Amino acid sequence: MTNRNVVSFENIKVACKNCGLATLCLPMGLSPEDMERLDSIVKRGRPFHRGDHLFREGDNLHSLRVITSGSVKTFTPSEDGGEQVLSFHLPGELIGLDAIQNECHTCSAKALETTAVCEIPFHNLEELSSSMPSLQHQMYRLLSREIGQDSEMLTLLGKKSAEERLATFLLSFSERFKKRGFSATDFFLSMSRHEIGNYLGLAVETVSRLFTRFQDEGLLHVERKHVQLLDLPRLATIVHGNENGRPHQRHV
Amino acid sequence: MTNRNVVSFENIKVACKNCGLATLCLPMGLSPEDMERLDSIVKRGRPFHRGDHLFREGDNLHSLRVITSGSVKTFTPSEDGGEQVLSFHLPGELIGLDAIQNECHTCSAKALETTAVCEIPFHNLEELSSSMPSLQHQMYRLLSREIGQDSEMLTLLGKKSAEERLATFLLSFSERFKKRGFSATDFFLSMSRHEIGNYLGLAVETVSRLFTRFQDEGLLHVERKHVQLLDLPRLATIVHGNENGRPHQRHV
DNA sequence: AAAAACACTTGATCAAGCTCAATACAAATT
DNA sequence: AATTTGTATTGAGCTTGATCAAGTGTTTTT
Repeated sequence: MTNRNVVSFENIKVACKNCGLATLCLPMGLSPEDMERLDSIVKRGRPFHRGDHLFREGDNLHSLRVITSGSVKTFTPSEDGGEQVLSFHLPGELIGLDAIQNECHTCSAKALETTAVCEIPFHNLEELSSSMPSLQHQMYRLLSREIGQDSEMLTLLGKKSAEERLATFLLSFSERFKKRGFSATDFFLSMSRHEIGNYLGLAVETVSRLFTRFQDEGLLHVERKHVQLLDLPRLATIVHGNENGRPHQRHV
Repeated sequence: MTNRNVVSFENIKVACKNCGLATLCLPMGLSPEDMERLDSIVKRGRPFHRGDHLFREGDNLHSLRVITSGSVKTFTPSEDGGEQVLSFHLPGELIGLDAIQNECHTCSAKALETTAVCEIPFHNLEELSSSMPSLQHQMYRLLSREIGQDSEMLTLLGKKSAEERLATFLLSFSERFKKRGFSATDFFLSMSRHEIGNYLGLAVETVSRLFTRFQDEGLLHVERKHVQLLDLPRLATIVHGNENGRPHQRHV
C-alpha cells in the first residue's frame, strides 16, 4: 500500500468526521450526530510495524479493527507452521468479523507494513448499534459483504486457472486502490510472492512465472513489489476465462 | 436428508416454540416472549420440490429463509451454464445472508429434494432486531459464523488434496446430521456426485473414484446416495492431512 | 415395456501446476 | 565493502487430478 500520492493519513484522522475513509468505512451513511456517537467509542492506538500481530487465532474478541493506513493479512495458521492466507486488507476495511460468533478470533492478523488501525470495542459497538438503526444496518451490510467476497473467492479457488487467479488478484487490487484515491495501474504490493501464492492456492514458483509471462505479453510491468498494469482490458478478459476460444480452464 | 429416523417435521413446526430446530436456528437463545415476537413475522409457505428455486441470483432480497426440512444448495451460476456450488444447507440453517449488502441475491438457491422453509422478511427482522438486543446479537453471531465457515472452505480449496476434501465433506455432514438427531454414520446425501465435485473443486470422476477407493479401504460403504461411514477415526486422520508420514499434500 | 435421458463408474491418457534444485537478486547485518 | 539471510526467478521433471471415452446402471418418459 506504499504509494507516492499517499497523503499521510496519520495526521488527518483524529475523528471519523475528518477521516478520508469515512465513505468506505463503518461510519458510511451515518448522520453527523450518529458519527459522533460512534466516534466516541473508537480507540486509536500506536501503529503496528511490519510483522506485528494485530491479533492471533484464539485471542478473545475485544475489538473490531479498521485499517486506517498500511495493510494487513489475515490467515489461519496450521500446526506445522504452514498457513492459509484468507485475505489482504487495505485502509477502510473492517477486520475481526469472524470472531463475533464465539467471541474468539478464528484467524490471525499481521501487519504487512507500518499500519495504523482504529479499534472499536465490540461490546460497545453492539450496544450502540442497538440504539442506532443506521449503525445496525451498516453492520449487517458489512457482514454480508464479507460473505459475498468469500463466495467470490470460493469460485476463484474452485474453478479458476492459475492465470485467471493472478489476473483477478491484480484487478481486485487495482479497483481497491482506485477506490481509495490511488492509481489503478501503478502500485506497490505489500505482500510477498509466497503470500500471494498462498492466498491464491498456487505455489510461489507459479506466481513468479505468471508475473514473468504477463510481463512478456505486455500486460504489465513488474519489478519486485512495484506493479504497473499496462493493459487493463486484456487483464479483464483473462479474469473471465478467455471467453472466446477458452484454452484451458478448470472443469465447469 | 432423507433418513429413516426422520420425524416428519411438517406436522410439528407451526411455531418456533414448538419447533425441534429452535436450538439450532435463529431463535436460539431468545426468551419465550422474544421468540413469540420473532414468530409473529415468520411466514411458512408451501414446500418446494426437487429442483425448485428458492431464489435466483439477481432477485431482490425479500426474506431470509431457514430450511425446516429437506436440503438446499446455493450456487453462483456463470454465463456458460456452469456454476460454482457454494454450500449445501440442512434444516435449521439460514440462507440469503449474502443478499443483505445490496438487498439483492448474489447467488441462487435450489431445493435438492422436497424442502420446507420459514421465510423471515428481512426488513421486519431488521426492525425487530433493533428493539431486541438478543436477536441482534444472534444475527451478528450467525453472520459471523457464515464468515468462519467460508474461511474453512477457503482452506479446503486452497490447500487440501482430493482425498482430504472428500473426507472433510463426509465428516462435516456426519456432524451436522448428528447435531440434528440423525445418525452420524448412516445417511443419504441429497446431492449428485457432480454437485459434490463442483462444491469441492474436483471433477465428478475424481469424486466417484474416491468413493470407490474409500470403500475398498474399508472407510465406508456407499451405494448411490446412501453412505455408511465405517471408520470415523481414520476419516478424521485423513481430514488433517495424514499427519504421520504425510504422503502427498498440496504446498504448505 | 421400450426408449430415452440421466447419473455414475471405470479406464486410459494428458497437462497444469507442484516439487526439487540451482541461481540471481535485494536487503540486512557485520 | 563483504557476508549473511531472505526473497524471487528460472529450469527440469514428476504427480495429481482433469479430460476424453466407453460402458453400466437408474430413473423418467413415451
